[in-house]
Amino acid sequence: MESGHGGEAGAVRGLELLWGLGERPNRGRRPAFTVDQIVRTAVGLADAEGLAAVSMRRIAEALGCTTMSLYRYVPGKAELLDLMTDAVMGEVPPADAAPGDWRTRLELSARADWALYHRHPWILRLPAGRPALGPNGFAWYESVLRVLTATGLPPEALVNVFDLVDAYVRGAARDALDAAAVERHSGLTDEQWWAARAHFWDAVFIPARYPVVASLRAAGALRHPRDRGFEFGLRLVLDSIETFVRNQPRRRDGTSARYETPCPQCGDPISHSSPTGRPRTYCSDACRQRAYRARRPRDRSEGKSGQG
Amino acid sequence: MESGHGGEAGAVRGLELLWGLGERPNRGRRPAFTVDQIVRTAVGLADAEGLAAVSMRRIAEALGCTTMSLYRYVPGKAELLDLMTDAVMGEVPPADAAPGDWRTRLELSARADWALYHRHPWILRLPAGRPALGPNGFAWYESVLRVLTATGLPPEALVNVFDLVDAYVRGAARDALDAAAVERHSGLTDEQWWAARAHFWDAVFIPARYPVVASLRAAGALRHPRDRGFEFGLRLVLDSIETFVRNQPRRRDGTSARYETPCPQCGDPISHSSPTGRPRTYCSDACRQRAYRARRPRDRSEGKSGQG
DNA sequence: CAGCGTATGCGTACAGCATAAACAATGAAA
DNA sequence: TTTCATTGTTTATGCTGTACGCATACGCTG
Repeated sequence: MESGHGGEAGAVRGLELLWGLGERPNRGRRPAFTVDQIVRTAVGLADAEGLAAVSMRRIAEALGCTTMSLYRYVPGKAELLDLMTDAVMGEVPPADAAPGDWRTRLELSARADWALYHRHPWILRLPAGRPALGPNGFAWYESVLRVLTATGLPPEALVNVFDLVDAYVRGAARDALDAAAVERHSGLTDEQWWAARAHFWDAVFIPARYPVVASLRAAGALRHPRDRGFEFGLRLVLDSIETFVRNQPRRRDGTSARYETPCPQCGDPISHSSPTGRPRTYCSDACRQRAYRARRPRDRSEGKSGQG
Repeated sequence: MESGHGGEAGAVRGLELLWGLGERPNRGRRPAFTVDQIVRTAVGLADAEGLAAVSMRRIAEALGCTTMSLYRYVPGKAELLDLMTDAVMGEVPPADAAPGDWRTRLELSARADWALYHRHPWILRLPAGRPALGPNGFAWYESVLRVLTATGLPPEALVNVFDLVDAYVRGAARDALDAAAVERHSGLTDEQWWAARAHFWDAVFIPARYPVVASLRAAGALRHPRDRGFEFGLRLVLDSIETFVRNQPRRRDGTSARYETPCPQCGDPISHSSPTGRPRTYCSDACRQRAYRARRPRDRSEGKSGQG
């Protein structure tokens, strides 16, 4: 049941599915569906009726096949959940595609996550410890981290900042969504829910015993919309990060931390491409050509042709 | 399955159980267990083997009775989960029992929550939207809010601050615990896990495509202990709250917001008791006696005698 | 003490879940 | 056409929560 790879056997197969590395066999019966169809069906089911409604039977029923057919496409339910997660992660645009400074972009990214969790509340019900990161999840991770490199923070602080924002957004979204789910489930608004239990609360809820809660409730502060609370917290979190970045001591040499991979030819760091461009393999055209000339004479097929 | 009251029928019964309001019938067969025994057994099971191991059959087995016997004590599993949650909430000491200013106390409270979630990781797997707050959960809620009243913030901001801290701690704890769970489940450390998939990552993980993640991984920043990350985030969150409180404009009359219930006799607000004392019902002894005298002459049994 | 009423304890039963294993159907390659 | 890998289906196992009916124990009233 635990997501993130069941056991160890299906793990590699799960990763292959995530990254679309499984080569199609050209022998045998033609598959009636694609993995993508199954994943999309499951996502639709989860969106519409919640994670509890996502069972192999229901998915098969929606697709018009038997339950066990699905196991020809997916090792198990855990892997399917991983695929679902990565599929919806593709909906959120890269954080570094937006213009502006790092704070603006980070804020936009957090809001995009918040919106994603609202579109697909079931994501937050899945364990996310060491996620079976697929291409979409990985691209998201990279893009947010890339935005944060503009802060000039050293590696560990950078990761900490990421974790802080991520933890807050996930936590706040979970609280808000659970509240909304209960509301939808019971068919009662928050106010109605409290009212229906009023006779009970009157018995236990002695105002003198819970003075602060009582007065907050009287002031109407306990039923303010959740969105405002999120915006409040987000602003404070970003404020604290900005302050932290400002107070960060400059490095001795006056430069800030670099987050580039060394050029495979000369070893110099490769500068980031612009948001619109695509990442480079070498630091310069000179190095690219040098590498090309250095590999050409051998003429091995091992080289798999140069970077499209 | 959804926690927080199944449907509407068992809801009141569930609340009665939470608050211990069910009167025992003195007729009929004596119950072999108490609700508390069942709850404690379930908590032990959840702590030891995770939430998935908590089934009515397993609980009954551990108690030495049949499955269906449990349903004589508890309406269903959802209510049992609520009881479990409130039971462990009793472990965390009241936030306002500690000495120090509001920041010190809030920090202590957050750390206590963090520790609680580590002792009982299954709490974070349960929906917590509009929780079926029991006495312990309510006392916790009240105590934290009471600590926050020292900030002098108005009601809505106060609740927002609470939600911010709560969301962050829950989110961070969930991330850390999920990671630990996966580690325990697979029996591999984070490093081993990555190493086992190295041959796969080499195929998809082109450093030039994910330069930031690659360099962070090379710098070892992705496998730092989670506790440090929590401390980092907590400090920043508290910093931001402190700044927010400092920048809060003073009220016109120079006073800060009050969070007291009005005295039922004279209407004046009742001042908070000290952390060691217990909450008061009236604002002063004079009012208490006045209320007593005003009720005495009628001599109605309605009065249920004065507040023990 | 007898007997009644009530509350508890238990066995059975059912619908739903994930999935293992064996078998039938399909369709490209030999 | 034969071969055989691949997909689809059928059947079965062991879980889960819980509705129902009946046996059992126990306090209260006679």
